[in-house]
Amino acid sequence: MNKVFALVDCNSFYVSCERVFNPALKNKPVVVLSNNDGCAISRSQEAKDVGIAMGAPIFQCEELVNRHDVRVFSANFVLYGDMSDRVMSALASFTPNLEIYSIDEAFLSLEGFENYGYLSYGRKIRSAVKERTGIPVSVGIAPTKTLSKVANHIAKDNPGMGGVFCLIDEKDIDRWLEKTPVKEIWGIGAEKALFLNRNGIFNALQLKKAPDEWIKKHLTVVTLRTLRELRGIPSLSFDEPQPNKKAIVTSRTFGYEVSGLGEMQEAVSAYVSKAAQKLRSQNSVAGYVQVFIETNPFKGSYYRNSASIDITPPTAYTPQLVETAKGLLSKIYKEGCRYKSCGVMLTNFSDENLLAQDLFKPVYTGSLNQRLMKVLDEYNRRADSGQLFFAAQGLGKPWFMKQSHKSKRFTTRWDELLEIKI
DNA sequence: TCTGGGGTCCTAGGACCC
DNA sequence: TCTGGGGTCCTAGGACCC
Repeated sequence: MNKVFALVDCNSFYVSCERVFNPALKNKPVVVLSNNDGCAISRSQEAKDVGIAMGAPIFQCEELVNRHDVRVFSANFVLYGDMSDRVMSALASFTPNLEIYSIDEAFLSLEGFENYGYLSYGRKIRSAVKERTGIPVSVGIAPTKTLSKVANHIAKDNPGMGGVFCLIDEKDIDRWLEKTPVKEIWGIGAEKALFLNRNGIFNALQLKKAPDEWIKKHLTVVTLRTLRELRGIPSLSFDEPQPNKKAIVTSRTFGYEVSGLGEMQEAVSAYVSKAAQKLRSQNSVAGYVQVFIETNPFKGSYYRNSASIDITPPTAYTPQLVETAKGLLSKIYKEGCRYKSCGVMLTNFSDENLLAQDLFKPVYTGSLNQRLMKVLDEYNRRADSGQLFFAAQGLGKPWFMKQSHKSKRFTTRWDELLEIKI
């Protein structure tokens, strides 16, 4: 049986989430900003039309914002994460195999669904998601994941198609690939696109026909897989359920520049605690910690450094990870620098239940420490916003990010429910 | 005066993604 | 004044070994 994939992608996802709870935003230009109210990371069609670029620093768009009355929101990831869960569970009812690819995208295996008619099945998916969550999506259907991405783009770019496009017929595929610039193909970034252009390859059809050996020599096996996918041969794995993360990174730009070691220690402690919580939520322990700090890259005398260390035996115990991270910070902290951001990476994971005993050191699994962490996580899960935390994270948090246009957490907090005034 | 070749493992960093 | 954050995978090159 031939493989068939549907890629479902939420349109302007963060903006759409804001619109669900604030219908007055309909047909208005709306943008959602990155943390610290920095760049535009989600834009409504109207905002794109008035010229706000993806990733544009919002302070450079002030004139456009005022002139067109653009509605601006701080990122509200608690809300978006919850809305994403709802979209994904709606999608799960349409396939036995769902691969959640990102917060706003998922692949559905439609193998064996031929009799439903792919196009009408795609339309059914689209209207069900809209009805159950209020989020508009686009659906692209094709024999490989890469081609389903192409089909999804086509559905988005052609409003007349009603948000769903099916790319199955061989001749049809080639006709559309010819119209698709290489830069738009999934897996071809700026660097590779430039190289291909310099060698006379401008559209996806030309890439599809390029010789394997030449591609492998100059662009590695990654692009070779893309090539096969364009030819209709599935060459990317389809994983579900989601495997555990192999690395967890928590990093933030500060709301204000930070110089003091004390404040840097608090920030590092807060981020490593956050990372440890994610670590425990997938029942892993970490065998490696890295801490990195940097000053403002847009100002003179830039300083960036990182330090790392192995942890044996691996652990998920927050106090130990905090101590380790603080030790690493002291190695790279330089007096007199004005730091703009810092971060923590945990990696080299093992399953907490498969942890080997260590002859000389206490092991996390089965310890009192592990039980303490379970209690902490359970409490914070119910309380939703981390009311229980370690003193090392600090109380004042003057470095905490700026968010001056944040909407409410409508779906996860009783005290922030949507109010309807009649 | 001479200094191979091949394998493995690890890390840093690049490219790409959303 | 103000420029995001969190991932994956791959490659090159060094260290080490025989």
